[in-house]
Amino acid sequence: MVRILDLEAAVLGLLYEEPQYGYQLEKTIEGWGMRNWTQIGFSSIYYVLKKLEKKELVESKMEKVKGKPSRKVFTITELGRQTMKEKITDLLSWNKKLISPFDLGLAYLNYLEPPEVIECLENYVESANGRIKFLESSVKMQEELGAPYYVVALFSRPLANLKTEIEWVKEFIEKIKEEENI
Amino acid sequence: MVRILDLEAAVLGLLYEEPQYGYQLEKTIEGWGMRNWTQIGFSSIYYVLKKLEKKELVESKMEKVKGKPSRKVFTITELGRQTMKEKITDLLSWNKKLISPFDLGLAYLNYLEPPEVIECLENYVESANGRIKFLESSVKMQEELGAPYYVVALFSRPLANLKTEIEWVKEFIEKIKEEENI
DNA sequence: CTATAATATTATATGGTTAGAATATTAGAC
DNA sequence: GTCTAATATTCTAACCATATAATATTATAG
Repeated sequence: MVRILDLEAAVLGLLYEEPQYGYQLEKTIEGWGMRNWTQIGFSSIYYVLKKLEKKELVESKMEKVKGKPSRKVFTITELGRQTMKEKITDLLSWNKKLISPFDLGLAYLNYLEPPEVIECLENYVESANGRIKFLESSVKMQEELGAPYYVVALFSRPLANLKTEIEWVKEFIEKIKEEENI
Repeated sequence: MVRILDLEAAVLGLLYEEPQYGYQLEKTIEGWGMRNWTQIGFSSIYYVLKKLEKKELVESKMEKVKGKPSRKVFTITELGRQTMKEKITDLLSWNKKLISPFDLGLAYLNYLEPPEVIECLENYVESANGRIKFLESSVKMQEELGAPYYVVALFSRPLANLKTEIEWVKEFIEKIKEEENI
């Protein structure tokens, strides 16, 4: 379960476009494929909304639509918009060091036998190749649909990174074989 | 503050080599430069040790060394070793999708004006170049010290990835300028 | 001989996050 | 009419992680 790093920013960003209520956010996240990057569940959505409201980044009011249970609609405030812009500026301006689960595995790889390591890494390459196929078709699809460049970017960036990643792992496998005379 | 994803695996891995007590682990983490990837504090170390013991992945016994306050030494169990090997196997075998803070920024970049975005991204490139310098000198240093290949890997992998990252961002800046006629 | 720095652990409080149950309204099938 | 599914929120308990304070031992500088 890989977590998004800033749930508040993620939810506030969704409210930047239009007011939404909790249940709707859940559906937006689900439908928009955001579940792909975060496991945020509905209880967390309501929890985050409460925090955002306390900070006055959003406001809520009850709304009644015929034929539906009444619901609490959250609207981003001016302070919320300003805060969100600052957050985006920060997120886009700094390269923050990140360690991945794979890095953790690498750090302790010497506790496995070299042939075991190679087997793992070959599985890794295979699994990464699967994701590459997915990303490539996503980029193509988005481009054909005429999606804006920043939407295409959501797929093209991980694609570029993953390709480098695979090349590195392949070279690393060769290095191990060399070092261990396999 | 970017977190390591599996504190238990990180600590269990340290105990794989030799039994250690809490305070010693703190020093190991500090000295080994692990603080570079995780902010784990000493209170968390004891917390994690307690959890590991409950799961019977480690055992503890008090030890008295002359001239020192007595301490609780944790030793990895056979179950612990097996579990750690399985964890490493898992970590090295799958490409897990990860979203970085930068991805979150990209997802919401359209709420900033294009010139603002470009300014951010130029800062990003600069900040990433700084890290590249550090990683390059780390790789060189480790190689000169005759460090094993899997230690060098801890620096050479992020280095390769970061170079791709920078290239992608530079191209992305050009794309924005083109699209927005800046 | 006493103050303090280093060594070492434990306890308590707090905050972040999630799981799961409880509650309530309405639409639509039968 | 009544059962079920979909819509919608709230509450409680639990868990994960960290900060901070409290406690205790020993070395050593003055």
